[in-house]
Amino acid sequence: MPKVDRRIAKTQEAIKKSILELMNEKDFDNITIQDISDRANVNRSTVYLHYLDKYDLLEKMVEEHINQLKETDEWACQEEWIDATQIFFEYFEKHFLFFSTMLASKGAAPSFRSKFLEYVMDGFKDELQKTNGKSEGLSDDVVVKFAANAYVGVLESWLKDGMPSPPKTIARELGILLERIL
Amino acid sequence: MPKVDRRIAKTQEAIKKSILELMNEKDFDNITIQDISDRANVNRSTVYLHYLDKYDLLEKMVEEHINQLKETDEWACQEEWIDATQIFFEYFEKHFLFFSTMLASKGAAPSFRSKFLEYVMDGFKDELQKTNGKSEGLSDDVVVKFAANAYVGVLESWLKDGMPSPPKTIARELGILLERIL
DNA sequence: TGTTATTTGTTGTTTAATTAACAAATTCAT
DNA sequence: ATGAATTTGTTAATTAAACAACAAATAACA
Repeated sequence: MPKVDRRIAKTQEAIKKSILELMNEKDFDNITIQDISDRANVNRSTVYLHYLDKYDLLEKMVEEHINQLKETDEWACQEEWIDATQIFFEYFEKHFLFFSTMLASKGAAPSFRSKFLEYVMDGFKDELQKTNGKSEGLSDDVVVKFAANAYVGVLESWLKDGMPSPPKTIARELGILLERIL
Repeated sequence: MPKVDRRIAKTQEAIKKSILELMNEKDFDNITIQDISDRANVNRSTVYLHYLDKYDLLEKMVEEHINQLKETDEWACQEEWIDATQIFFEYFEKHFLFFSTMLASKGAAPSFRSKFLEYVMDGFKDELQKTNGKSEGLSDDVVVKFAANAYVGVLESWLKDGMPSPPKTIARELGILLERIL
């Protein structure tokens, strides 16, 4: 991957941070491109250089994270549940502003929750198929839905509460529980 | 004043913040331009676009603040001592990283302390001349030195202690004392 | 409703930052 | 002290961001 120009990286980071902060302050509908560029400390036209509009911006942010998470799946699935969960919670911690805004704020887009839940379910499903799981006789579908909803729910409260415990701790607890299910 | 290009402002801010942070972490001699540009997240050559070297960078930072303070003198001297002192302490608070690094850290350059003390003395001297002061029969020079050293000393501890009280509070205390002297 | 004001996209030009590359000077370690 | 590695300044070419200006679309509101 040809590494991106530093200016592009900085500009896009500033813009992304900007819209997330604004989403915590006002309704998404009322956020203007001007708001975003002001907060990001870039020219308004610069925003258009990278994104079509605020919806495109948010979409691209979501896609990037989902893709990044899927890539992480590739090697994290080698680990035990506890360790793999820790890897992901460190990712959530690193991108706390994004995940807390998207999953655990008033402006939280329900569409992202669905998409994220879908992603988690896909990951669990693959894992079940590989390892054959602990629950013979139970429908994979139910097991996966059970685990994924639990996972997302725990993540949501962890974010809402401002990450009261470090990723390692919450991941151990969640990992132990997942191990009993999957 | 033709307002500066936003890119220049951002770059210079990042570079200034960078060197101040580094001064709190290592000896000034051991700070490289590479260190500065890395921390500032700009290309190394960009630093040279704005400054000759790290000494020039620091010099310009100092000059800017001294000039800014002198400009503030122009209108702050209209105020009572308490209010004027508050204005300046709000400035110190706003630029805490700079002043705490330069006056109240291990890397604190003694050369800045002298320069700053000089600036404070000049301001007090002017004020004394205008108002004729409260201490007839005493040498202006001694009165000014007395007050300026007290002022700088109080500022230093306020910075060293991480601004334990808000500008308004410390300014009131210091202002009352200055009023008895000047 | 009409009419102001704001926001939106887009454009052309100018300016700054990035990048990679280089020789020269320093610093480091043996 | 010597060779290796780092840091320093500088350069030329390329790319991105800023800026200003614009008409068109929306929103605000009287």
